[in-house]
Amino acid sequence: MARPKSEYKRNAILLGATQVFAERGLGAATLAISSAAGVAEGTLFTYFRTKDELVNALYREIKLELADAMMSGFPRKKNIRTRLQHIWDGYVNWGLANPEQRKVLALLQVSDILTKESRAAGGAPFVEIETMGREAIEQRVVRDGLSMEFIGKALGALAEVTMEFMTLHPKAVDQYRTSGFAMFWAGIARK
Amino acid sequence: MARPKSEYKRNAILLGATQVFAERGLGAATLAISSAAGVAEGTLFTYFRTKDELVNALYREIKLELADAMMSGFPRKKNIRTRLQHIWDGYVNWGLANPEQRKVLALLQVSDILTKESRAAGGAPFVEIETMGREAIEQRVVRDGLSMEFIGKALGALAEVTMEFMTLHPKAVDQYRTSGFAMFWAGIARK
Amino acid sequence: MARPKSEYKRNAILLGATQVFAERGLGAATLAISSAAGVAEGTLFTYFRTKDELVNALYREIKLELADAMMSGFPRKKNIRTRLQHIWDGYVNWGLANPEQRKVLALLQVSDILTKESRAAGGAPFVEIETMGREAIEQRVVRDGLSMEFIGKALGALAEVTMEFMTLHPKAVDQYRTSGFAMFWAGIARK
Amino acid sequence: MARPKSEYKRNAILLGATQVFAERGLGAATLAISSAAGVAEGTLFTYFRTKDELVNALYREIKLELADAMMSGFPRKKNIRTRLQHIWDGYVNWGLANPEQRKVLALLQVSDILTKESRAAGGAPFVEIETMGREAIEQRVVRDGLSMEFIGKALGALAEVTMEFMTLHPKAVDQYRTSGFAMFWAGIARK
DNA sequence: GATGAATGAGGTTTCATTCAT
DNA sequence: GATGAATGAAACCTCATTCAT
Repeated sequence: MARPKSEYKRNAILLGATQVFAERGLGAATLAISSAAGVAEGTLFTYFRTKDELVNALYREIKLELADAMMSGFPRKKNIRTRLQHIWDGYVNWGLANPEQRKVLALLQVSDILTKESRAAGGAPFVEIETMGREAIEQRVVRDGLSMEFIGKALGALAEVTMEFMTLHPKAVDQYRTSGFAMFWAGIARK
Repeated sequence: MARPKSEYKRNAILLGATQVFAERGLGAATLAISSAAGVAEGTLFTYFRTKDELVNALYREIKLELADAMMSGFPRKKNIRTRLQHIWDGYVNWGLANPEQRKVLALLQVSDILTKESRAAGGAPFVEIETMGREAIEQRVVRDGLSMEFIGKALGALAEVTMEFMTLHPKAVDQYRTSGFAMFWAGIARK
Repeated sequence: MARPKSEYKRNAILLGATQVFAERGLGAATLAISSAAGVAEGTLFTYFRTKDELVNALYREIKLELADAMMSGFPRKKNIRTRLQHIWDGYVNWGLANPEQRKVLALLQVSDILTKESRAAGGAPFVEIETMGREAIEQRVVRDGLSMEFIGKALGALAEVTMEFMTLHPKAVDQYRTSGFAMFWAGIARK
Repeated sequence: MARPKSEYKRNAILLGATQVFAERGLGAATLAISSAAGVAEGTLFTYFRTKDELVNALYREIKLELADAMMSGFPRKKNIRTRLQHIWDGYVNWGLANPEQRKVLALLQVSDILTKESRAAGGAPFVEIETMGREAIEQRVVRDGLSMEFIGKALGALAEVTMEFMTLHPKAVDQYRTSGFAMFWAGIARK
């Protein structure tokens, strides 16, 4: 089937889904989504064959956005700590600026709707981080026994906790971003 | 007189709910739950007035179990690192031994079904951890800028990541438990 | 099966049914009835095999009460108008004093739950009225073309309307009782 | 564009509801109604949001039909007795021709489902009768102590009884219509 | 006999998806 | 392609009735 007519409508649906899922969970009705998107109920199904397909597409979309936020301006030439801090800041700032996507991403991660393909595709934009991780391990800047994947997940988990506290204490946003990263770095750095 | 409500059946329903939710998410049907529990659908509603009430009760039950696993044999007299390690090990071992409850707990945390009361009740059994956290801060064993709540959430998040990897690499369970905690401790400890 | 143990409980159930039906209609749950009666849910079914049987019994009970209210002190020797007025007053006064039974009786009349037997049994206590009606027709005190049954139903219908207005205008109770009957009598009397 | 909501289907549902309610009472299932209407169960809920809403709409519809039957060809210029007879005949003939609607209307009147708004709306088409009633009272053609509302209700009640007997004795239909009205008129007319 | 837990059929309503317009 | 009415399979929950205690 050819690409659907309007990229604009496709985006409206994805955005509507984000809002509705954030508020009511992934069980929210497709009618609510199409309404939020300003399109007819049936239209949703010309852009996504099923609700599951929409959910999977949304996951990939959000992951792409997130990768973009984290990797843009990535300081390839700087040392590992600096590069990691860049990633950390990118993630945390994106999460603060996009609370709905962040919430939905959390829902998606624990749901059973995502296909293996989607999970793989969602990870793809983060290859550069993996590369850096491998490099860090080879250069022995991180503690023994920590794999690249583990470090990545740890960064995500700690950043998530950090964002939670930032949302709760908006005045201490900068402090949390800094000391959160400090904690992360101290956790992984050798010695 | 008459049949008394059976604790056994109540537990069977909670267990059935755990299994079904772990496999299909919180949207799973009450019929599936009662079937898994080996009771009629109507029976579920003599023990829990609504599905939401069942979900909330399940949350509290799991949190109680978890607290028990984490706090039993808690070495009150030992130093803070030892006590934290006890908690870490208790959590991680429980999660490995009870993957369904762990999965369901994750689903519950991000759902909108839990009431404020349930969340409060779920946190109550962990007061001893809070006390220890406060003590750690006062004794200046942890880095500046880390609150007790933050440390608790960070422990949970890193333990979660650790369990994920343990499940993926069952042969390296001991290694992950150790190095995961090492990372956590290095992250929070002063200096 | 022998007569159930306690006449007292049987009455409590009938009374509870009256209250509950009056408030929520005949669709009200048996649990609500047994609660109102102060007995256990199952107990209801030792006194009445099914809900329908309870409903039918209630109908007969109310009709008996009503007959008693209408016929007690019936002035057999007085003229027809006086006797009819006695019946009218008895009906109307009973309805005012027992609004719940009146409401339930109305519900029962239009329901499809009553058996032919119950309807017959419900009419039985009113034979004396029928006798009087026949007599009135033979004595040619009523207009041609009005059957005894018709007159009876008309009395019931007009009394019902009268009670409705009495309930709405409690201060004019006496006036409504009088002019309602006047209207009825003028309607049926010859000339 | 898209299929417009069909007036035809809406009517089919109302008609199906009439048939099913007449046979089984207002507790009849929505599935029975939609089946009788020849549509899917879900369709019922695109035309009426809830069963209660359907019931209320049905009430208004029947009242409108009835008003039409009673008021069409209303002889505004004739005397009061003639006008009342017109109304009586219209009501009684409608009831005979539409026994199901008549039965359902009786069920609705005593049910607790009707909203205040529906009851008001249901009475609205009968204003002309009210006007006439007021006029009759002012012209002193009716007995003292009878209010317009009372006369209206009395007419309804006596007509109802009359229809009941017409249904039982189909050969005497004309006779009942005549003598029923005679009774009503004699009941209310002065002197 | 009295109790109330247990049962499962059935009730209303929601919802993803299809299809006539 | 866009629309929203139509569909019928669940979903949650209620309820009359049975039966273990």
